[in-house]
Amino acid sequence: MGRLDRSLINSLPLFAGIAPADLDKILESATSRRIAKDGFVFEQGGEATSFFVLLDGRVRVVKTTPDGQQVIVRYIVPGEVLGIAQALGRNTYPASAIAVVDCVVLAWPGRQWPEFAAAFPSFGTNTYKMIGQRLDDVQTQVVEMATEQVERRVAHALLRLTQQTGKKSSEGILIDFPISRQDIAEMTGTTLHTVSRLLTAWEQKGLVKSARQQVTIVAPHRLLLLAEGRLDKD
Amino acid sequence: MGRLDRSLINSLPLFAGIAPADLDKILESATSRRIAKDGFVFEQGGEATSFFVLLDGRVRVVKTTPDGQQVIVRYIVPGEVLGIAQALGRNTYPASAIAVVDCVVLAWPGRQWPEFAAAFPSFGTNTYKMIGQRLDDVQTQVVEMATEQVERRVAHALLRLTQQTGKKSSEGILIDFPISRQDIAEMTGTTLHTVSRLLTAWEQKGLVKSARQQVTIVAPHRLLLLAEGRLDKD
DNA sequence: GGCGCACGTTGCGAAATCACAAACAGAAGG
DNA sequence: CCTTCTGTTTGTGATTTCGCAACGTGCGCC
Repeated sequence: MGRLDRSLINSLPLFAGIAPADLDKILESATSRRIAKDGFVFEQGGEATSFFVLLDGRVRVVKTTPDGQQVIVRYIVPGEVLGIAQALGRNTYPASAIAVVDCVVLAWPGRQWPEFAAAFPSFGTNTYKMIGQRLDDVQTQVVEMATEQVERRVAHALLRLTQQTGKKSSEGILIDFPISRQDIAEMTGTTLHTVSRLLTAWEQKGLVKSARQQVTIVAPHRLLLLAEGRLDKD
Repeated sequence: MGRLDRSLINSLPLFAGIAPADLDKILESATSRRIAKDGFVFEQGGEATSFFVLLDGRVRVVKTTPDGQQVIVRYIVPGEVLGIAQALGRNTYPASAIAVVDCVVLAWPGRQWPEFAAAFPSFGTNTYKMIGQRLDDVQTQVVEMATEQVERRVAHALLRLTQQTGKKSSEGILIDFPISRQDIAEMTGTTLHTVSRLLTAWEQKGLVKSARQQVTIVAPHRLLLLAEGRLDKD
């Protein structure tokens, strides 16, 4: 791989507890790759040839149903792994990963996974912990979808995004990448129409501020109350 | 642990590729435990002291929301691991596991996980593959909940159950443990009322046959068509 | 600087699903 | 054999959410 910001890499939880010498070896076998906005990191159903770490940018992980409907499974932020299908015994990618903005990823041949995990136990353990966290997240999402109605689901989704990628701005916390009503709908299992209505309603109550491909949470605490269903109506 | 059916254990995919001597060591440090129907294997929020393999019976994994609603995350059948929170870096159980019928489990101290995975790599790998499969399952479930309406979700849930635990009977494929309308509702994010209506409708069309705590799929193929949304209405 | 287009908003009727309520049925236990 | 309890069925009206359609609007390209 080429020259990279080592201090950035060193600080990632994923690489915590790995001896510098080992880390060097790990990085040596990686390829750095640049993905332009809207480009694919990998595609659903494609052979799982590599696994990745996102170094810069934002990636959207999307599952498409046989009849063409799309669901956004999660957003990936720098420092997270993606495409770890191989590590989990699968040989095709179960979803597509799309660059939301220009991105930089590190890529390793998927076949190397077993050697990797054996040679650098911390790396393996760290990754599995991340998977564990992810499994938990997804299960929580199932519970949400099963028990909450749309308004609360959308509120939760926005709050999660602010946690992941929130950036303080003068008006509140900005979700730090372009996101459309359609995207939010695909995260929460609803339609862009319903999302649009919710956002305008919330804007009138001073909870959020939204524009084209952009959402700012103005009153996170009140939005949380709403998400938890403990906010008095209108 | 006491005397156990070794041939059963040997045949589990979880223990595939493990040298007999190693398997002995693994089993030596396990405790066999019997859980009566409706008893807990572990409880949500409790300290994750052990991880388990189900040897006999059926276990329901349930997540309870702060406001008391329950969601059935999955059913566990013999040979599967459960409570692997520790292996994934968590120290409390994220859900409860309840014996649906009388069960037998093997239990290991959760603290042993790291040694285990290191000493018996196949065991670790097998487990992680199972986790991978599970992550995939849950994500598929999210997609279903996001894109399908109740009728198809319930159909899918029943079909999954028949795959996992289906038992041929004279009238079709029987789901091989007691399951109520309420249970099915909690698997699919709907109400027992809606499930009840669906089952009676399907029974009239000759797709299923149901009784108290019991469902038999009479025409799996047609139910699959319905689940896929490719069955003509009425 | 104007035009086209992708994204967003909004109104309205339709459909799915829930919520509440009442009645029923079969199993278990005394 | 009767009683009780749990699980189930079913009706009705209320809500939520969708689907469609029309209409805005700001961004970026030519």
